[in-house]
Amino acid sequence: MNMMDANSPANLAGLEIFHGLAPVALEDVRAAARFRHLPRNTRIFNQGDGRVRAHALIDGCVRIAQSGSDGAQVVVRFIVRGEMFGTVALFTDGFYPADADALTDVSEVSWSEADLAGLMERHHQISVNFIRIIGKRLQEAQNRVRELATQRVERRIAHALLRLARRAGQRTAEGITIEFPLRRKDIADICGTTLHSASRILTPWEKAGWLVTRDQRLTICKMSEIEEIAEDSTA
Amino acid sequence: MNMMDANSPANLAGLEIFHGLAPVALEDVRAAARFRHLPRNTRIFNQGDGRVRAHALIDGCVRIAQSGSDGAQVVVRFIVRGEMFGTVALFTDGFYPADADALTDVSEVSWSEADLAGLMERHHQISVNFIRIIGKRLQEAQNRVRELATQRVERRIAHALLRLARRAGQRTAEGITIEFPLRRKDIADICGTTLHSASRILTPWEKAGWLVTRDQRLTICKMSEIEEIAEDSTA
DNA sequence: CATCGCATTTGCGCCAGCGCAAATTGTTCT
DNA sequence: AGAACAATTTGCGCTGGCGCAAATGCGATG
Repeated sequence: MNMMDANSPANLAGLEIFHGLAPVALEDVRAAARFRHLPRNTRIFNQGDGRVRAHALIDGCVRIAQSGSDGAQVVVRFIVRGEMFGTVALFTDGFYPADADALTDVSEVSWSEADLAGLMERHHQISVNFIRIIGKRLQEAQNRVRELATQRVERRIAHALLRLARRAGQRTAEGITIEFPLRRKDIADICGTTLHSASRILTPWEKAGWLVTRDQRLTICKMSEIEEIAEDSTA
Repeated sequence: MNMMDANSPANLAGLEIFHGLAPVALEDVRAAARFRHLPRNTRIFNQGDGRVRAHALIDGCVRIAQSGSDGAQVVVRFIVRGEMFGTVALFTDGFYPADADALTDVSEVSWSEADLAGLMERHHQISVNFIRIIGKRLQEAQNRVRELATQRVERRIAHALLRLARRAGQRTAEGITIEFPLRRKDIADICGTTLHSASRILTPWEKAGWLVTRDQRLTICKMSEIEEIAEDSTA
C-alpha cells in the first residue's frame, strides 16, 4: 500500500503498454492497478487458473513455463523489468496457459481483464501498444518454432543465449551478464533439449572461456564465438 | 470491381475481426477494403516485403510459410475461409515475416495498416477482436513450441492432422476431409520433420485404412486411431 | 501415346542426442 | 562446521529419425 505511491506514476509510464499516454490517462491506469510485492520462489499464477489478469513486472524476474500432461515442460520466456506477462489469455478463454514463478524478489502490477478492457476503450493508444506487444511476441514464437524444427541443439542454445543477452544483458567487466538466475535445466527447457545435452554443450564453452557462471548469473565473455555458432540471419 | 458489391457487405460481417460491429461500422470498413481475386499458385506476398496489409480470406486457401537463410522452411499455418492472415507484422516493423501462397483460386480482402488503425480507433470493438485473434494464435504457437520440444515425429504428425481436421475438416462419406491440397512435404514442414519421415509414417496409416488421399485431399477415416497416437491433453 | 517433371516411397547407413546411472560439486539449513 | 539436499558433470549404450540415392507412381503437356 505504501509502495504504491512510491513507484506507480513514474514506473507506469515506463511500461511498454502505456507508452505515449497522457498524464491524465496514466492516472486512470494507476487507479485500477493492483501492486504487489512477492518474495522469490513464489508461484505468481498457475497454469489453468481462471480470472486472468494482465501483469507487468516492475522489478525482479519471472519465469513463464508451460507443462504438458506428460510432465514435460517448456520455458515460454523470462520476464524482466518493464515487461508484460500473463497477457496471452486475455480476451480469449480467461485461463492462464502457463505457470509464472518469481525467480527473485519481484514487484509487479496487474489489472483485471475487465479493468484493462475499460482502459483500452477509454485510451485507444493502449490497444495499439498491446497489439504491438503481442504481435512481436507472436513473431518471436514463430521464429522459435522454425528454430526447433530446423536447427540442432548446439545452435539453438547459442541463439537462446544471444537472445537472453540482448534482452536482459548487463555490460560488466567480464562481458555481458544475463541478470537472472539461469540453471542448466532452464536453458534446456528453453531450447527443447535435456539437462544433460545442455550441460554437455555448455561446459566446453565455459572451459574455453567463452562463458562464466558466478552466483547463478551467466556471463558471456566471447560474444563473437557464440555468434559464430549461431550463424543464422533471422534472429 | 464488380465482385466488390457482390460479396463485401455480407462477408465482412462474417470475418472474425468484425464480429459484433454495427452495420454502419461495417460500411466504414468496407469503404477502406481492397478486394482481390487471385488464381491458384500465386504468391500473395513475400517474406521481407514492406508495406504490410491486414488480409482476410473470403474464399479458397492459403499457405503461410517462413524460410530461414539456410533455406529450411516451416509452414506457419494454413488459412481457410474467414480467417485473417499477414497480420503479425502490423504495428511492429511493417515487413511480412513469411510468404503467402494461394493453394487454390482465392478471393481476399485487405486493408492498409493506416486504414486499419483508423478503423480500430473509430470502432473499438475491432481492436478487441484483433487482440483476441492474435492472442489465440500466440497460444497455438506456444503449444506448437512445446510439441516440437517434447514429442516425437509420429505424435506431432497425429496432432497436426487432428488440428487441420478440426479447423478445415468437412464431413464426407469416408470420414473427415481436409479441404485443401496437402502434400507430404507440407505435413513435414508443419511438423518440423523431413518429407521422408513424414512419408514413412503416413504410408502405413494409409495402408491400415486410417487415411485416404484422393485429388490431393486427405481424408481421415479412423479418427479414433489417430487420436490414440496423439494421446495428449493440451490440444 | 510417349515424354517429361514432380511427388512419393523405400532401402540403407549413420550419428546427434536421449536415457540411465554414478560421481562430483555447489548450496542451504541447522 | 557438518549434514542434507540440489544441481551439474560425465561415461556408456542405444535408437529415432535424418541424409542419400534409387525406384516407382502419377499427372500434365506436346
